[in-house]
Amino acid sequence: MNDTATRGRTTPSREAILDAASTLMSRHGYAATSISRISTACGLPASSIYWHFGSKEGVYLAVLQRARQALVAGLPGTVVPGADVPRRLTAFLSAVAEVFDRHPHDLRLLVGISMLEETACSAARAELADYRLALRRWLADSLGSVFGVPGTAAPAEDLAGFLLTIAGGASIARWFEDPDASLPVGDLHVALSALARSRGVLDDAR
Amino acid sequence: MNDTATRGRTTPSREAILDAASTLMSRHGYAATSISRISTACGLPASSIYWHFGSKEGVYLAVLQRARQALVAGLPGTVVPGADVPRRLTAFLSAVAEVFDRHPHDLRLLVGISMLEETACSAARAELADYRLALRRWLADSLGSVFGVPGTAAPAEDLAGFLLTIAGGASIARWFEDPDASLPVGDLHVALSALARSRGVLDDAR
DNA sequence: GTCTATAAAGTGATAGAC
DNA sequence: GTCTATCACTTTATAGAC
Repeated sequence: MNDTATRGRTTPSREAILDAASTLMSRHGYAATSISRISTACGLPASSIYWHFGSKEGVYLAVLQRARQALVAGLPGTVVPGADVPRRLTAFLSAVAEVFDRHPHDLRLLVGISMLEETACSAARAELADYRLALRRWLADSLGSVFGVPGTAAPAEDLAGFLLTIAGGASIARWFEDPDASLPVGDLHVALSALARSRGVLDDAR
Repeated sequence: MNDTATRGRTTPSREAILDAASTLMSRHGYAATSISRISTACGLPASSIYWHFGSKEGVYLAVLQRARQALVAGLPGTVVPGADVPRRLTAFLSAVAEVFDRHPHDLRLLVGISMLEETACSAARAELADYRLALRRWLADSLGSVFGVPGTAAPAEDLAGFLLTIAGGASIARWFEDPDASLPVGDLHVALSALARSRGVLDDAR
């Protein structure tokens, strides 16, 4: 992968290649997605793909970057509206569920990274770390707003970690058994309230 | 994949091939694990692998079957010991965490299946369904024992689904950021108690 | 059951005309 | 920027001696 990755940011052909690669890689994984299959899927010859991205890893990196940018751009603000904690929690969880539903294949894309050789593709690994961190920060800040504590406070960070775990698990469940499954927002409301109470950031009153 | 998969059930060479394939496939995925790499890893020629398993898919299927059998054989009974619900829940969750820690790479193996072509490898897909179902049944029956309801009751099934989601998510978190992470048993105790209460199978008393 | 040798196809990547 | 043509290599899988 060379610096050709920085050429021609948003040309139509570049986007067409990324669309095809994105679909194939999220469906079959990185290793099983060959350049020739991307080529036939988008109708452009292999050499065009190499001209745009320099290597197969370059294609992958660009796919990941585009996915992260789309996710981050679609995140609502971290100031959650609502009169009291239960209402704010409900509003927040429905926002999370919406983001979750809007990015159905992202985890499959990310999983591909961790299957790569340890030695290779450190740029893709950095991209993965950025992706996960951006989500975690948004969750923690929003949860802080819900419970009226700083987003950097331990309870907010803890609950964000718990919620991120659930989101990952729900993503797994979605692609293993039910493609249309969303987040269990009702149960999450109950569980997060209880966890907040156990950490002293929510009164015992319902 | 032909019927050679049924030959010589537990010969040493067969096990050596499965050991190597299991390691490589859980680390790099199905597509990135070639027969030649398995061959060099276990010291046997490619033709021996084909003699034992008939095809690459045959190797994969055998790896999955062995993993499921090992998991199922290691599950404790579904009658959970303990004087009251909180104690039984604690005992159950530590049993779950132990199983979780003992099978660190199973999810990575299973993820490989869902990356295969839709048309191919229906046997592996059936194996995946069996694997997940066995876990879910054990969880539901054990949770029924914890809360004193039948394992087929809706609350037990619901909580089992929730717990399976968390286990999947924790598995993701483990391989994405912290290889040594286990299940958050403390938080799970709080969360599952609250969910049980919301379903009326646990008194409001702590 | 294991070995060597090899066939047939697919892979990542590049050269050079246009 | 896209095209055709191609190289060097790896892939799955098989044939046949031992």
